[in-house]
Amino acid sequence: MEYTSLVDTSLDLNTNPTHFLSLVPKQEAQSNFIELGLKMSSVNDEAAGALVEELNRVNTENKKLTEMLTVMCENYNALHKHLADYKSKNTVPAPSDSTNNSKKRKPESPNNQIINNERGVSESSSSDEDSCKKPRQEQHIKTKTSRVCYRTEASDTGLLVKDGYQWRKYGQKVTRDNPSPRAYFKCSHAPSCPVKKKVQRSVEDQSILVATYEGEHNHPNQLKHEQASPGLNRTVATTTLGSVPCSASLGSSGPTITLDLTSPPKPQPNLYEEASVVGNRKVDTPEFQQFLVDQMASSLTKDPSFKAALAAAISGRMIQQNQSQKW
DNA sequence: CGGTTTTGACCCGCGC
DNA sequence: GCGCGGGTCAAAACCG
Repeated sequence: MEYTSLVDTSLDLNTNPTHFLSLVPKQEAQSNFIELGLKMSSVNDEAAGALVEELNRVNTENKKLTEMLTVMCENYNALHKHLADYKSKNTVPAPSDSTNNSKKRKPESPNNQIINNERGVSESSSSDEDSCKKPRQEQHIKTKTSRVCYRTEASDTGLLVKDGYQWRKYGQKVTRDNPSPRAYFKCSHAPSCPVKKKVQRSVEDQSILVATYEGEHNHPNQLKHEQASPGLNRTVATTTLGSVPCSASLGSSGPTITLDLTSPPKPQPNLYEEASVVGNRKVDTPEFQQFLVDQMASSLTKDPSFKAALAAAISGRMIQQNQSQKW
């Protein structure tokens, strides 16, 4: 899917509600302006010269805006290609995933059996008897895992990640490959909800929290339901593509999403959940598409140069229309 | 008082 | 078989 096939990159800067100019082909409209300018030149050469100059300026700005949109669309297509790669990679099981191959405790304990029986559909494809007999690794291959990276203040030493769900910490370990401790969380709805997550600071960047989610929640996100829709808009508005407070990257061990928790205002759970959805490979949902569109719109409206160019273009058109109405 | 966090002990798979 | 290391348990402490 090409972004340019969905969005018309030509700018309709007509501010006249009657759409007078939009009914006229662009070339014709431009020639009309020139003709008008020539006619006016016999009356007032000075005013006509200014108008032609203004017209040229507007045309130049329009070209600039078109170029900006073209570049943005190219960036979007690249990003979308990136997402397509995610999805294509995620359609096949990932036995190489370190989290899936990680050593697990023996599942024969009563608690684990209960958890396995109560897990979601994605994990219950095999019978209970099989789940008891099959090797542990095979069972965990079926467990959906995702990695989400959260950028935090460097001074923040905590391992708490506000992703919209409520978690209960049940352990903490210092692993060999990372001096930062790894925290183990279970969903507070456990054992009815089997989701677990591990949170550990990145080795490369201590300001990045890497959260590994295992399983899928079988209950709604609490904070999501508590928040009204304006909350999402406000959240999206704080996110920009250009300054990359929220960036997607393809790591060696799977898809990751990086969120900048340092950007004011305070992080909004909805944004995290969007990222979590990406991690859970639901990137082709209309909600995520809307999320991308909102982000692009946000980045555009936050770009001062874009604003200035847009304002100049609109004001230029308004000047043209005022002039044409006078004629 | 109930839920959560902390933390040392324990379990268990894997490599040697 | 043994040690290592990741993951989990569970009692105590903590907190609202």
